[in-house]
Amino acid sequence: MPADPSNLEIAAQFDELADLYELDGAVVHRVLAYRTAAKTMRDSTVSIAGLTRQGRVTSLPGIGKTLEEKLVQLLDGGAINASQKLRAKYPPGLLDMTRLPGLGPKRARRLFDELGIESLEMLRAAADGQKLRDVKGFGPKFEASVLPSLAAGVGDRPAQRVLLHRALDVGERIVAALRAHPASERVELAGSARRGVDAVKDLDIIATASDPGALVRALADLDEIEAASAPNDNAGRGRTHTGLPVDLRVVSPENFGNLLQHFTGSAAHNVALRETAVRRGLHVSEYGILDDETGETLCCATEEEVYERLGLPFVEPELRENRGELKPGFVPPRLVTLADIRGDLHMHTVASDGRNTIEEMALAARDRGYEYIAITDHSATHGFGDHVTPDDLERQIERIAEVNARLEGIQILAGTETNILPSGSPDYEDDLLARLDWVVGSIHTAFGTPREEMTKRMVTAIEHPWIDAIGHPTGRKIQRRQPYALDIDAVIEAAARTGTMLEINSAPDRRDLDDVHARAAAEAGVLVLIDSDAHGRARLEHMRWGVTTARRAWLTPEQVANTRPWPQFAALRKRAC
DNA sequence: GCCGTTTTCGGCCCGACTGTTTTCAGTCG
Repeated sequence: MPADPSNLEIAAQFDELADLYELDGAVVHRVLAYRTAAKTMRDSTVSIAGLTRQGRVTSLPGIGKTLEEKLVQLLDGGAINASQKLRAKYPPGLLDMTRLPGLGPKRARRLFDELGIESLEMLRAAADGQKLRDVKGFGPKFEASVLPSLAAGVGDRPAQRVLLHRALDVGERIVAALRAHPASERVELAGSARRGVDAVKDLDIIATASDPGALVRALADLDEIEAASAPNDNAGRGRTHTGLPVDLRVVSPENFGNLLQHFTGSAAHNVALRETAVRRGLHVSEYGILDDETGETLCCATEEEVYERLGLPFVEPELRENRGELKPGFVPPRLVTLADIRGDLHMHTVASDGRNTIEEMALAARDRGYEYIAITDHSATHGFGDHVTPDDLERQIERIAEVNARLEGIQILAGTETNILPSGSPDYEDDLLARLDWVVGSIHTAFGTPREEMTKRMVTAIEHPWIDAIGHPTGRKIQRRQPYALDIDAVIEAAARTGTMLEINSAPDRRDLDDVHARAAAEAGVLVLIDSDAHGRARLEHMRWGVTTARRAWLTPEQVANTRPWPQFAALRKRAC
């Protein structure tokens, strides 16, 4: 019997079904119900297939009887009946067409019905032959705009997003430059970058200014901006040299809070926020809060005021994903910050594939204010010429002890990042591991292992007495590599049962565990660890991205192990328990 | 299709922009 589909695979099925229903002309709220449900499934930390089999899937918000039936069809028969019917009715090329700018499901459907256009290629031919203008609602302007879109490949693939650290690198420089402008009063980054998501598609900047027009024009002159336009005195739009769009909105000070809140999003948070407001007779937009009773619109100079006026506790930007932050009874958690971090327990030196020595890493860590670090070079079977044999590790332990004795103000722990072999065992003998202060176990090979086997492999490693923590537990690379097939519930359960810590790896293209899984782990009682996995001293600063993920996971300092001084931390390792 | 501190039925966020239109539907964020 084939393995159950993953949450990601199931969610994709329901997203497709939403698209198909939309093409079929279903009422928008029904389509929206499918999209919302797909997102719930994608974000779920427990197995949707498992919940469905247990008959508990309707306990998830937005999933009722009908969706449950379709889930059962998918699990039992491998497909949803409605999807099969609609796929036969609408060619796959129609869905590609709806991704073109200005061509949504309604208009694509009209072209299909009236001209039989069912692919991007047919659309191109019709635009070339000036056939589109014969259809009601279409004209020469649309025909003219379709050809460049098609030539640019729009519709063929979703737009690539930019990793957060790259987006913020340029975004924070733009904000700093605008703040330095004489006309500026207040400048803040908004949008998904402010929420700290994995990757962004544009940058949103909100400002107040004594001379809005001057500030908007200043955007175009920044070194970071390749091209810019200014539709009016209050809005500028530009593009960085790497093609990242930048939007600048200038607003009057009394409205700053409304606009910042609006443009920080997320869309899901804002929709839920407005729905909550409507129930209280209030209507929220970027211009203010309209009160049904008085007919007055209330402007908010700060974001705090927006939430306060709605009778809600303030929600930190990282939490604004409609994952419970607007539910009654929400108590804002005291989120972990970079300043809470006292040690970094995953880094590499020249002994394996790092660029710096033990001492160089230690001094850089001390400069960052850390109290302790662990040197965790790759292990015996890592390969690529950067493995550390058992003999090498013996010498490395001595070198670490020597530097540790010599350096003041930082404790250096002898550790390893040992490979988890396909069997689930580490690749050093236990007596050698026992001589180390700290052991991270990570998977670096056989990524294609089937889910059940991979889960067993990971759980075996978690149960090993000398493995203190699991590094980058799912192996994902943002936008480049899917996580390996893994039953994350089982991994979290095993970690909680054995007292094994799970890492949030801070490498900006990993951030693994992700926010959803890190939150599930902490809620299950797993101690989460945030590490840089630095391969050079400059990369110690990557800790920031792991902390951002931890904040998106609602984590408090207590839930993050390395916010403690070393003696308290050491006592939390399972070997000490 | 989902859901309930107005509701088990009748709602379900808000506004700007676009291209095509004499008042607006569809798309987008």
